[in-house]
Amino acid sequence: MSRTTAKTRATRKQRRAPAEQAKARIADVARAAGVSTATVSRALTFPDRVQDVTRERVLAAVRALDYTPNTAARQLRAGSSRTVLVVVNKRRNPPFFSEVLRGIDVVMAQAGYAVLMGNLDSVDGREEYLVDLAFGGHVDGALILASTVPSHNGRTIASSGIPMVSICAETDVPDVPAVVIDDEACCRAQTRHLIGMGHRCLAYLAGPQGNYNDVRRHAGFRAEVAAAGLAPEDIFYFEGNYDFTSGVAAGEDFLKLDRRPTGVVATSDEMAIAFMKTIRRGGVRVPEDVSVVGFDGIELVDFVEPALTTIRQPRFELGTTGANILLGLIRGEQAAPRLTILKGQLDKRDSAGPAHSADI
Amino acid sequence: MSRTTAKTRATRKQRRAPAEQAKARIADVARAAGVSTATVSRALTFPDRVQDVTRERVLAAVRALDYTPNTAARQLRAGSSRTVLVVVNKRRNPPFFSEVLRGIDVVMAQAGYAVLMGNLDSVDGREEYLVDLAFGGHVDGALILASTVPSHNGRTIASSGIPMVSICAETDVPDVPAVVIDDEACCRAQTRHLIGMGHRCLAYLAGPQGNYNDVRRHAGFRAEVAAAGLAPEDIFYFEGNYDFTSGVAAGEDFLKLDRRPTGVVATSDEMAIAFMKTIRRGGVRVPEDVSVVGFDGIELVDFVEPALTTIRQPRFELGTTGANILLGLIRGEQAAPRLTILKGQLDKRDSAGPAHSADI
DNA sequence: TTGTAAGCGTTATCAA
DNA sequence: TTGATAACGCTTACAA
Repeated sequence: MSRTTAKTRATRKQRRAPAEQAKARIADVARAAGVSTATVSRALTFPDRVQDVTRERVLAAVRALDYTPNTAARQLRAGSSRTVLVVVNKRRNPPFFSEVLRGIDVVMAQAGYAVLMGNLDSVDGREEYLVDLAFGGHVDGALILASTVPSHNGRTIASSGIPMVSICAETDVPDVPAVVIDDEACCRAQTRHLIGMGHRCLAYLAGPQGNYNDVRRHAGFRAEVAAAGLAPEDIFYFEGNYDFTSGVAAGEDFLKLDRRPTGVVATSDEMAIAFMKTIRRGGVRVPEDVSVVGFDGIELVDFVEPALTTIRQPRFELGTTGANILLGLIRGEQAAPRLTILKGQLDKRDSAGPAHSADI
Repeated sequence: MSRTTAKTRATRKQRRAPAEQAKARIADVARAAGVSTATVSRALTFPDRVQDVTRERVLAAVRALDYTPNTAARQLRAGSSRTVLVVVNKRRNPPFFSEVLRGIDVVMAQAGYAVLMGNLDSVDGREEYLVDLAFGGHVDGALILASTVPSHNGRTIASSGIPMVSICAETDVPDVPAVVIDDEACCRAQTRHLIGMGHRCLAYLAGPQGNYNDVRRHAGFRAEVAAAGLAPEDIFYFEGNYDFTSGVAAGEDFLKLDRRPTGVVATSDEMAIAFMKTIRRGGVRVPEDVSVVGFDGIELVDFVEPALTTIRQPRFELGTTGANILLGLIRGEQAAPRLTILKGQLDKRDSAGPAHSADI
């Protein structure tokens, strides 16, 4: 063994610049502490499975040699990477997702896990790469902040066998535990808020076609509209995709209408904000002429004009909850609930007010 | 060798659920293709160092067995993780940093690198963890989006020897290549814009005390003020830290003033937006009574009231530039420039207008 | 409680 | 061009 080590050292010295000193390995620490490598390993991983004196000696040697265990070797041997992958669908809505990510990060940091960012749409072939990470054992689990699980040639992150949890949406793969909010109820609350203030002619500002959240929110909108007995010809629908530009487009369409709705249910704050800005520029007053309700509860809603009435999502908790469920699955502790539903809340500000009969 | 393999298989079967099939290893592929493991490895890593027929056979076996190389083993042997660490100081200003991160992600994805997120302030002990990642060989390089390099007990990411590049600021560690914008010139442009429109009484809405960018911006502000010969008693200073709440606080302080500046130079868009909202609520008109210029150029500036005149930072390019420099360092291709300076640009909107002599 | 030694799954060296 | 084999640095049975 000592022969092997000597050889290794020699090899290294050839490769490195002379001034640079080789990184300490576990064998160096063992030698310095006068114990075996097994004991060093134990002293670091299970401090109480080793005698106090021994542990002290080992730790002293670790400090003296500035030793840090090699992650790759540890992973290879232990079969776990202590890393999770976070898959994000689009870099849209950063103000919304950043807070979900922070929740994930806090929980994972506390558990000693690293967080790998996986953007689905950054570059061609990235999806295959993400799948390979899962199959290559590079990550112990994945959090999906999207409704599609990365896949390539029939292989998906799911089929690699690592645990997964989706956040904010259910995925296209069955049996993946999901943490979501009560989209339908939230959208009903938005709609009811407007109807309750006398609005009888409403518009729905939609998310992307077929999007998980949009489907549910739209259902909530229609249910509430039906419950209030509003006339179908008094209901408008604007396409959108949650971002600013689609809010502008919807606003421009709105301005072209002969008969305009007096209440608008938007499915994101960004769209609501851009919509308001656009119609106000067109001479429409908010909320006097038109009331607008947003969705998400990003920080910004307080600072636009007028401050936006919106649905506040528990963004941080979405992240922490999903992360904790994933950790449970990784540790094999528990069967995760297939669906965890957190509650959003209507936050009343200044963008929605009573309907005036003269408005239409 | 075949004996070893058989043994391994047996061990595995004991650990796994019966239905689950063991993951294919390189030896399985080699056997299936009738070649050695070395050839499989070569066929995958250096396709042209292997005969066409052989390669085809290997790739067929890879597909048939659904083989993905184990990352940890590869890293351990090859001594490289193809992973970089991105260190973020605070989860503040997500609208700004998200676009920088996207730039990083695109470049790293293209180069086949994974991106590990390292939040400095998520949890106690996270800094030590990040340092260990560097020392443990878990990352091949680091991008620092902060002005402090993570350190613990005198060890820093820098002292681990991995290449580093900082973005948006220079770090406290010397000789780390930095990609920044011309903060001083940008702030001079903000200030000049106001002075050019007749404003003689100005306020500076600051970033955190001692912050790299704030120091430079403040220098730019003072230089321009001095060049215009403005009276010191006509210059105001509001503390801030780039986020919404400090903009609100500054706005409240502003409203208490007997004599008010007519032009405000803000060092972030968030502060500018919150400041505007606050003083408008206090009856001040923007830009008629007070002109405000922001800094960053986040998407939002178009949708607040009034649309914010601001400095547009090349956020995406900050990310891509830094990432490319880091890749160069990792590959040992080039000596990186110590400082790469990108240019910000004044974007005129509606929040800054001519001074009216009656205003003061 | 501690030590011995066998892998973990690759890649790289060297020889054929 | 290909194959045999020795590392890479660590953890963990198993033995002492």
